[in-house]
Amino acid sequence: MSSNISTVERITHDIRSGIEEGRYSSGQRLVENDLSKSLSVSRGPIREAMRLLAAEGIVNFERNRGAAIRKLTRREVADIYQVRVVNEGLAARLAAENASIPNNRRQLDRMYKEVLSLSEDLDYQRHPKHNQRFHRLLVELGANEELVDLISRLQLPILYLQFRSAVDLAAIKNSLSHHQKIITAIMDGDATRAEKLMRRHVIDAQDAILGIPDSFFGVSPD
Amino acid sequence: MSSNISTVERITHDIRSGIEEGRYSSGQRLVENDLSKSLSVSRGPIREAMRLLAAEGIVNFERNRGAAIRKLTRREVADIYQVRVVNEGLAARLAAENASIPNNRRQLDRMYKEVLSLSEDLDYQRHPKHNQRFHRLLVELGANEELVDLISRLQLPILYLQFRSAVDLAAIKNSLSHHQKIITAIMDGDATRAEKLMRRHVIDAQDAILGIPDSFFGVSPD
DNA sequence: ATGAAGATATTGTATGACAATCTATGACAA
DNA sequence: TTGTCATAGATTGTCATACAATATCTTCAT
Repeated sequence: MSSNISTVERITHDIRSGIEEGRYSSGQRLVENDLSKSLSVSRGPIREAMRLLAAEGIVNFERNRGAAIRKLTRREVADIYQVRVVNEGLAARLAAENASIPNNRRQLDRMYKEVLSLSEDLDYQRHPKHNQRFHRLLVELGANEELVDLISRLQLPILYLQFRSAVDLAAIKNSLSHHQKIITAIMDGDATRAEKLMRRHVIDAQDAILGIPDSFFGVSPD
Repeated sequence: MSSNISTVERITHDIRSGIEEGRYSSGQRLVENDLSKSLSVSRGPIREAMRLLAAEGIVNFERNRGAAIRKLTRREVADIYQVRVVNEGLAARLAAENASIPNNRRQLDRMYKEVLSLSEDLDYQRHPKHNQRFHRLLVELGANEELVDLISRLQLPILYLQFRSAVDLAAIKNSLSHHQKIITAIMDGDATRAEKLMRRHVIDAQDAILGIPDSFFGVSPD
């Protein structure tokens, strides 16, 4: 049987999409035997997949305790956003520097239309995916492979999982208007402005998310 | 037998220190069976360790080809440094913001003396370790766990491995004088200046390393 | 030298095993 | 009732072995 995707990839994919679809909850333990049965694979690849997901910051992997979906503390969220500020800022700068490439323009244009269309018709469901596409597009236009990896580590789907029910429409509207301005700056090739706007955008998101009540956050293991 | 470090940790430690000690060469393949014999462990933990090291950017892990010590292309080096600029910059900024904490001052003081002492007596051997300690200290003073992880991913020991023989004394001298100035700015609590100096320092290092001949770099797999 | 065919090496994954460690349960004492 | 302890059961960490799929090397004919 030669599928062109490995067992480990299947497992990590299942977990990741499971998180997006809400099949896994924040903090939930991932017992090797259970996964082994439900995915019909042996424990070896499962453990490899857990190491991988742990490296991506999606699961916690503790000695003799195995893996669990990561539950972020307030502190961790703050730290992650602090780092995102400079890295997303860099991504926006690089995207602006590459904005004259025809194919990039085309993609920016398409994204711009997506933003407009979503602004017309605000939607809890579609925003997370859009947000992910938006940030992903920019960092890819930056054409720095290292930065792509790094940001995907910071742009955690578990954030959406953990805080899904605490987001309001006003925040979404605000976010979309930022996206619009950022794309404009990038298409103008104004790197400095793009970076500045992006930094502010991330800081804004940070403020919003840190305003969420304690009950949504994990507690640090003392 | 209950050692308090796991087999996977033993393996990753062995590889990492092996790289620093030159026991592994850039590009070298890591055959599971060989490691299994030489370390007296089974293949399971070895594969887990390889996943871990791959996530850290230390080895390449390709489907059906296994793991090999990563050999950086010129492009990858450039990308890594581009990302380091903003992240090390942030680290320096945060370190400066925390500079008034007594324990931090003490550590900065000690590092300052280390820099002075090494400047007296330039040394190819000791510089890489010092450099690592210097950057590590700063990012730790920043007290952002996420940033610590991320920078340790960028501050690759494989860089030293790959380019060891191409570094000259002038570069070391230059680097040390930067370190000195950066520490001063941090101890002054001047976050903006610390960040700016650090950025310049990283860019300098980038220029130095990108000036190295092609033969030291890996080639991209086309 | 070149390319195809076969031989060998290596990876990817499965099964089954067992000791070490963690966790839940229920009994017992305060 | 609440806290603590022992114990049984669940789970992880690692081993050994096996074998098909894939990659790499060798050999031989052209």
